[in-house]
Amino acid sequence: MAVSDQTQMAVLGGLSLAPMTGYALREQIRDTLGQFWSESFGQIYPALTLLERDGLIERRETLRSGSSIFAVTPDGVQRLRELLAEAPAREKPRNGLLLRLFFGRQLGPDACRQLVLDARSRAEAELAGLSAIRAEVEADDSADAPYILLTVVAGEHAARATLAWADDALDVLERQATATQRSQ
Amino acid sequence: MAVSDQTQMAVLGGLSLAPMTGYALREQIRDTLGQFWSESFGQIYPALTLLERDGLIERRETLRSGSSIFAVTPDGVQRLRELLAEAPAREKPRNGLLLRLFFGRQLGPDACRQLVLDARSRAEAELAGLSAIRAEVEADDSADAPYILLTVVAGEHAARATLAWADDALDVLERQATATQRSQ
DNA sequence: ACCAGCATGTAAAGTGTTACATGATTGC
DNA sequence: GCAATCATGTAACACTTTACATGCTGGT
Repeated sequence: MAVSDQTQMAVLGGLSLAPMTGYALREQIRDTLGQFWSESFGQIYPALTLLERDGLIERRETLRSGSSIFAVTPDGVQRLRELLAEAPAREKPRNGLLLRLFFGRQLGPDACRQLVLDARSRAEAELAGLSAIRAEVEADDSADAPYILLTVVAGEHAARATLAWADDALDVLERQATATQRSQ
Repeated sequence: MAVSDQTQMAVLGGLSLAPMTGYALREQIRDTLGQFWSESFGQIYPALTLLERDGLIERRETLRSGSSIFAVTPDGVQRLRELLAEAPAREKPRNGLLLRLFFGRQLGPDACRQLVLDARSRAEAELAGLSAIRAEVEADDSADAPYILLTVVAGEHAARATLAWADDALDVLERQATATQRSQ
């Protein structure tokens, strides 16, 4: 089957917030965890099968035939806590933007400038989206809300850092462009 | 063989800065690109074989038997430019720290606090390391240096954002801990 | 009757890491 | 001679994504 611990953690964690169908879980992961986590479609269903077989989640019938709601069992909560307590695996980064800028000499200043501008726009949109989510989370007085707030704030800091970097980067590229012109 | 475009880009790019052995290339990628890129051992050699077969790099003999220096050919430079011009694939994030904090209620405030403190330490060490690298890059007047500087500055902004976030997060956790105590 | 969206699942292909195997060279 | 490091490569495994296949339900 081969379902990683990381996927099990995300699935158990998602279901620990509220029982739901696999389909809904997938949307939850995409929409709510999307800023810092991804789980592909083809991972979620095998993970649900495996977790159910091990008694960590249970399937509850719905009115609608062919669909079921999954809920975490007490054993599942125990397992989730064990998984969360493991040290986070240090992630291997793959930032396509920075790789391109690193070899930017081959790409040229104009294309680099465009890459930075695109990244800046994305960060701006992200920041706007996050402030809306922040308001929601701050209004929510559930026990999970303070922890969720931590991740929202992390996203905001990261997005603001990207904006500040983009402005610095555009300055560097500007100077680079004029220096190259002058030396020609 | 199955060597992705991304790996080809990193390998061609690395060799475009200076011709070197596969072994040296691996160290370059780990030490220089390590902040934002990773390439495993078992990817680099197959990539070199493939790129040589396609005439994008060439193998030059060294004094030492059994080792060779790889250099990018004109075709290889062309290919590198094509690869760099492709839009960066949007990366699928997997931030184990934020995932754990999101489900932090199951983990408890103390363990969360420790996770944040660890992240803060790592960011501090990173920032110190980057300021040394920054000095090196600023002293270097090669044509690649201004572009490399962009990536160093990106690392600095990201590290400072992590520090600022960690301080915010510790505040939130503090308030959370006292609120929990009071309600018991 | 039909379409859009909900829901579940599998198979194949692609991607990436780890562990292993091998040998050369340099300094002690 | 021996250990550390440089150097190259492969094979097995682990992980992920993508595309496909299937059926239900509610609204028009």
